[in-house]
Amino acid sequence: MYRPSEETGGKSQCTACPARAKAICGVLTGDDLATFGALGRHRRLARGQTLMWEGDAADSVANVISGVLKLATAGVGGDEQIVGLAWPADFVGSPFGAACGCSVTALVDSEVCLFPRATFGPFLDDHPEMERALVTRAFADLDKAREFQAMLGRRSAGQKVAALLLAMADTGDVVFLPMSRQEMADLLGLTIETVSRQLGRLAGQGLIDLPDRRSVRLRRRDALEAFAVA
Amino acid sequence: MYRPSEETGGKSQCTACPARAKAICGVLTGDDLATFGALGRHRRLARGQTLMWEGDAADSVANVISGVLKLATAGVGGDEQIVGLAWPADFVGSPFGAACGCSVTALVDSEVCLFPRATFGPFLDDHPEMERALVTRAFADLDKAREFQAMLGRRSAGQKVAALLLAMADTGDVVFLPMSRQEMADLLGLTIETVSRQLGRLAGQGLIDLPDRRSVRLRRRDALEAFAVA
DNA sequence: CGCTCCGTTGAAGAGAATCAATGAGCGTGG
DNA sequence: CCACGCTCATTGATTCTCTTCAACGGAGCG
Repeated sequence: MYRPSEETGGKSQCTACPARAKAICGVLTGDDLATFGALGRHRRLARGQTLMWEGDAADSVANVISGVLKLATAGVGGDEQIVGLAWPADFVGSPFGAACGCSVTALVDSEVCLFPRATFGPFLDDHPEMERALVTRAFADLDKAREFQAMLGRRSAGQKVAALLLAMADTGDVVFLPMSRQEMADLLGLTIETVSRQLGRLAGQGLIDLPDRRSVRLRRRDALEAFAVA
Repeated sequence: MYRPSEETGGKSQCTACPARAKAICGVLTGDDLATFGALGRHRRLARGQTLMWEGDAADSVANVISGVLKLATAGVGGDEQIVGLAWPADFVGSPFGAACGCSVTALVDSEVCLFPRATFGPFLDDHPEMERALVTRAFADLDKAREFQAMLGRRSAGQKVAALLLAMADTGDVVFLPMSRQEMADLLGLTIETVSRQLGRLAGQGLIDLPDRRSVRLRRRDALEAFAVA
């Protein structure tokens, strides 16, 4: 399904997909992979574009290929609560059962592989190894969600901000932020002003640099980790 | 596996299990059900007893038959963060993948059906309908966890307490609380004093009664719901 | 009766939200 | 090229909620 250069036609390029190794389709090979790829549709999402809407009939599922998506629910006052992020190789949507409980929106320009439930389910019927991969991933996601929830409970604003930075940091020192301050606030349950102040405070203490609005440089990662948990 | 009267021996009593209709084993019938039941062990848990420990090798999974369990992680300062509850027919533990990220402890006297991974996985291999049920439940649980997370973000202490009461209320008016004030606080990310004060405030406004420490009577459920979301 | 555990209540303080203003980056258009 | 408007982020002053620290009360139990 991966088509980096072309939106249309041709044979499946799943074998070249950079997300495949860690995605649920990573368990497929050869013909199975080709068959599966043919069921899906590669789709590019511009930043801010929504893939699924909260409350809509959940008629499709997707694998994230590149970019970052947010899972969010809207409160009564128009306020948004972000309940999770989806990174490359992550699976979004529910293949069976009830409607999607949250909307899925691209935080940055992203690519996904979109599958209709109508063909995804039957494919699983014939490919138990992939259903197994899906079970494993679902439980891993559940664990991650709970870990995040634990991070949010009874921690100071500064600790939440620090933990979020660390959660988005891979091995490198410079973290690109896939979200605005407002979205960081919506994710952490804080206000935009508090997020800004805490970032400023961390920078003032020399733990981080803020080269521009969309990136953070971790100057003292160990100290940041200590601050996040203590 | 259900043995309400006897701890030991005899033939499986799964057919009489009150949780079966909604549990993942509900998709099994006849011989399959008997085979599955023979894999598991019925276990009673006294209030406070822990079924699985955080960080331990996740060598087993369980279905809840009766009672309520808490899923919790311990912070650095010995403080506990409860990240979820497991009610009858709920599934706890992860069948594959990494170790359990949180400990599972009985809030009240409970019964579970415990299955070793070593036999649970192979059984799933032969029973795709049950694996399907497991997938469906895992995604439903994920949705519930995110819904709860949304409830915790950017809501006042009063709203959190009200929402928790409503979440534990079934159709009846009187809600039995399966947890102490401390545990309510650990679940909501508040302090025990704040929980107590908010309950008192709700009672003072005539929305609830507090007949004793372990129960709440919903006097004006509609008003309570309005208060919880607004 | 005295003990402990749990819950409630009170007073003080800290932390985050709120309200309000300023500043930086960016695209548009003059 | 620079002025303008717009969005997003930062900063300040104030308010308010929740926490913290502390004392008290009631239920269960030896």
